[in-house]
Order: sequence, then C-alpha cells, then structure tokens
Amino acid sequence: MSTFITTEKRTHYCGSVSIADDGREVILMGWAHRRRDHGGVIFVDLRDREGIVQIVFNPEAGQTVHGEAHRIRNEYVLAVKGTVRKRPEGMTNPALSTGQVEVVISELEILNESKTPPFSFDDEDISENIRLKYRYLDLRRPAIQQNLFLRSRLASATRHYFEENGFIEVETPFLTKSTPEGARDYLVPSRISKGMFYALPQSPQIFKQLLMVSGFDRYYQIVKCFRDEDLRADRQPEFTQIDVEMSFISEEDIMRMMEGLMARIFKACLDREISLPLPRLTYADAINRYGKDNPDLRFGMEIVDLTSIVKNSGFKLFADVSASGGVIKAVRAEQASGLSRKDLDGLTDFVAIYGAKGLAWAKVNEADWTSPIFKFLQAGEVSAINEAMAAKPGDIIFFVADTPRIVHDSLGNLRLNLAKKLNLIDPDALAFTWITEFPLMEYSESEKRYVSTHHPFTSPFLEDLSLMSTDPGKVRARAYDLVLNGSEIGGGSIRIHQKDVQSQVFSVLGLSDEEARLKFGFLLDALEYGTPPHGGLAFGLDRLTMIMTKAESIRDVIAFPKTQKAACLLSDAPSRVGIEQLMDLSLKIV
RNA sequence: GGGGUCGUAGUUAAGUUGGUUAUAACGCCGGCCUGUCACGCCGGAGGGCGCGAGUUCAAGUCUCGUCCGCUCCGCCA
Repeated sequence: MSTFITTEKRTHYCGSVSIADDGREVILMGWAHRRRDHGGVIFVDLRDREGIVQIVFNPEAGQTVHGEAHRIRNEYVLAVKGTVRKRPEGMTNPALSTGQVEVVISELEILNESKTPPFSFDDEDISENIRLKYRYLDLRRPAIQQNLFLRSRLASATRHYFEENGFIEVETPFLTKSTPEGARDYLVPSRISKGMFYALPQSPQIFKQLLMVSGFDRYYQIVKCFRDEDLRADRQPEFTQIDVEMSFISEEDIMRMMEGLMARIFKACLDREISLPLPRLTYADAINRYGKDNPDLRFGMEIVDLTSIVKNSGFKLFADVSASGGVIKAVRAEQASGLSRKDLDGLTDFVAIYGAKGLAWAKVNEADWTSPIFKFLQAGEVSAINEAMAAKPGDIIFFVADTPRIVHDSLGNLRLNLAKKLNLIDPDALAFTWITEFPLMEYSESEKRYVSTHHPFTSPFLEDLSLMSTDPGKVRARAYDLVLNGSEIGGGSIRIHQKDVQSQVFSVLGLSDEEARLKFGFLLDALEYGTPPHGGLAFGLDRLTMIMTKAESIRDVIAFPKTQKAACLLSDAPSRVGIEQLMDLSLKIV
C-alpha cells in the first residue's frame, strides 16, 4: 500500500470545501457515507465531522484509481486527492451545503475497510438499545455530533466567563466521605482500610465551602457528580455540574453573576440575546400559580384558587374537601372544547398518577356549562367561577379538589400536559425564572422528622430564625433555583457561616452535636476559623445542553450514557469481578 | 419498589377470530449501467418470532414466569 497518510496532509474538511476552492487541488480524509456506482462514473459522498462532499471517480482518471474505487463500501475510510470543480449546469444538490461543487479524484487510498454497520446513520428511529450498544457508530450521526459540539462550546464559554471574572478552577476529590443527607451515595471500598468505604461526591458542596474558608474567594469547576438514585429522561447517575462559590457576597451578587453567565452562554452557543435581569418568583407564588417549583413560563394557564367560592357549595365533594383543610383549584384550557370525552377520561387517568381522586371538568357555553358537576352548583357559583377563571365560551375548566399537595401536583402537571396537547408552547421560547424563598426544611412523613429542602448548610432568613424552634416548616431559606422552560437548570444558596446557626439547624434536623461532628466535623471545625460569608450555586450542564439542543433525552447530550437500569450497554458495566478482586477488598457478595 | 409500553431477517415495521414453505421496505451479496445524489434495472442470500415453561392436533398469535429498552410515580438534600 502507498503511504498517502504519512506523506500527505489533509487540506480541507469535507464539509468546508466550497465554491471558493474551484480549481484547487485538495486532500480529504473521511468515511464513505454512500456510494453511487454507475459502472463508469462512481460517486461517493465523503463524510467527516464538518459535513459531506461529493467526490467523483471518472474512468479517465486511470485504471488503478477507478478499479480501487469499485471496492468502496459504506463506512470505508478513505484518503483522496483531487480537484475541486464547480458542478456542471443543472447538477447541483441544494440539499448539501457543498452541493455547488464536487471533487474529481486523481488519487485514492482506502485507509480501512468497514463491516456493514448494524444500522443506517440516516435513520432517526433506531431502537435505543442498538444505538447504545454501538454507541461509537451512533456518535457518527451528525445530529448527535452537533449536540456534543454545542456542549463543548458551552463549557468553553463558561470557562472564559469565569476566568474573566476572577474565578479560579479548583479540582476536588472524587474519593471522598459519604454524607448521610440527600441522595444515595455510590460507594468505593477501601483496600487499605478493610471494611471502609469512600463515596463518590453527590456534589463538591463541602469542599467548595472549605475553599471559601481558605480565602480563594471565587471558585468554579466543571465537574462530574454521582447519585445512586433511579433514572429519568433528564437524570443520569453520573452527570456534570458547573459548580460555583463566592465569598463576601449576597444573593443579589450571585444571581447577577449567573445571569451574566447565562447571557454569555446563549450568545456564544446560539447567538441568542437574553434580556437581563431575569424574572423572579417566590417558591410560594410558583406553587400557587403553577403547581410546581420548576414552572414552565412559556405559556399562561395559571392555576386559580376557587376554595372561597365553593367552600359552602351544595356540591358536597367541594364542601367536604374544604371543610377538611383541602383546597379546590382549577386551570382553564382556552378554546379546548375540541377535546373529546375520551380525551377527558384520559386526563382523569393522568391526574390520578399524582394522587388526585378525580378531575372535574366544565365546557363553558354561552349561558351554561356542559359538565358533570353543573347540576350540583348554584347559578351564582357558576358565574363566580366563570369570572374568577376569566372563562369564555369554548374554554374548558378543570377542577381538582384535594389536599394542597395533591391539587398542586395534579394541576401543575395537567397544565403541562394540556399545553403540549394544545400546542401552546413556542419551541424557540426561552422562559427563565429564578425561584426564591424556598422553605428551609420540610417535614418528612417517611422519616418522621424535618429534612433539608436544599442541604443542611443553607442559611435561613435571619428574620425567620425565631421560628426555628416553634415552626421550622415556616423558616425560609436563602436559596434560589434557576428554572428555564420548566426545567431546573441550577440551584444554590447563601451558606451558614456561623457555627451557632449551623448547630441550630442540625438540631432541628434531629442531628445531635455528636452525630453532626461525626458526619460533618471537618466542616464544623472549619467554620470556627474565620469563615467569610459565602454562597454559590451549581448548574446542571447536561440539562442546559438538552434545552439548548432541544434534545428529548439527557442521553442525547452525553457521549456514553447509561440506561434506565444504570447500565452501559457498550462496555457492559456494571459487571461481576473476580474473587481475587473481592478478596483484596475484603468483600463478600451476600 | 410500583404503573404503563415495547421486543418478529442487519434495520424499521406488517402479521386477521391460533391453521400449510412467516411478509414488506431499506440494507447486504452478485450482475448490468459514464452524471447520480434515498441513482436505476435484473437476480440472490438472510429470520423461526427476546428467553423459559404451559394450554392445544396446531402458538409471533392464548396463559404464566423471566430478561432487556423506553416512560412515569416513589426516590433524586
């Protein structure tokens, strides 16, 4: 074989050959995307990461080259030398960015052959298990490559932004200490200390706070985090955070700095302008108006509280729910009377997922309602509801009556479901909102104690401190989430920097001084050595990339993702290990 | 842990009320073809229906179990 590759250098990417190169000799290397062999002339679409260009083998080019070109099959790896030529009249291909030109080949070297791939790279609906098993081939598909290119630009823009603003990137350990609060840890057994385990970090939370104690003042890191919890379409067991912490700052400073980051990222990656400052919503407002702490603000359809209108209603269900401390709320789907009875039954099943025992609906007419509950309501109630909902003929009102928790869950998700069904969402919209004033802790029925909403180092509102002993659920946290298009893309808080406040929080969480020492002793010690006021936040880089690429699954923005059972179909991880490895670690499988 | 859904040639799918040799398209292989670009034309190979039991004269088709993918609830400070 010749030594094309060692003596010659590639001059262009396939996708970057243009009409400006007309007449120029170029050297290209890439994969045979498709061949069209006419017996005489042979066309090959040559593909690399930048795109596709048509290369042409004419019989006149010579026996050797033409003969070799007959051997080309899909996905063969080629090196070619040839001359760029404007395509003959009427033979351009507008579907191709390089469709004005073609490259007439004078030299060819087949650098490598390829087995027939298990699936076509044009086909969009290949089952995911096949794609994941042959992920290296799946990643040849331009659509996924584009996602990863964008992800890289996102990370790059992030680094530039933080460097310009005086942040230092510091790496924190992956082999670290298991922390009891929060998600389940991935554990790594220690060989040297028998029976002991490291944990992979759920986030670098404590370490970045320690860096503030050390005086680094502004820290960031693009870092893998690990959580051993069940997966979702937007959750992987290992995922990437843009992790940030700052000293001598308040909420305002951090939120401004992060808004700047968002503006930079969207400008750099998508050339989109974000108007700042970003809107804000308190947690309580978000729940009351949208039923969720990650509301999708790309459309309206706000939840309306009807409890005061119907609490004394002749409709027993409403009256009973109200009397037992529940609420009656509703959303209005504009001009949705096209929904069939079957659709409505489907929606009832849908809200049942969130614990709702039923879903009442009312089609609004000129004078009355078409509704199973119409006959139970007085005329005054109907008109009051119509007014509260701003209902117009053709609208449908959906009611849920239950505990606040179930009502918000049901209607919050119903709102999303309806918006998709009724096409209310502009796919290009970017609806940011900060969510502020989260509760510091919530009572956990399963654990029979208060648990942190965010994490135990989150600072309470100082003016709420007196509630700590009397009504801990009412204490607000100095925490903030950033939500984009209904997805929580980041969250953080001002941290506790005084030891006595930290002790108070631990005690409400049911952690004794002794336990707290055992679990977080090193952080508590550090807090006693001149800790500056500090706070920070972390963004989910994967989720942000998902939104920016309009990916439906987090797997489409991760090169080598895991399945819902947390398995890697490519490498076959996790897998059994040999007895020797287990013995080294003093482990026994039970 | 639970709910839903899927599994039939390499791929994507079709397979009626269980009934001879399990279809199609694309891909693959061979032949022909000098302007195609989802090239075209002719011919061919390729699976026993995720796996395991069961019902039946007879099972992709019914039953049970099991595995895998996806999705949701719980979970994810």
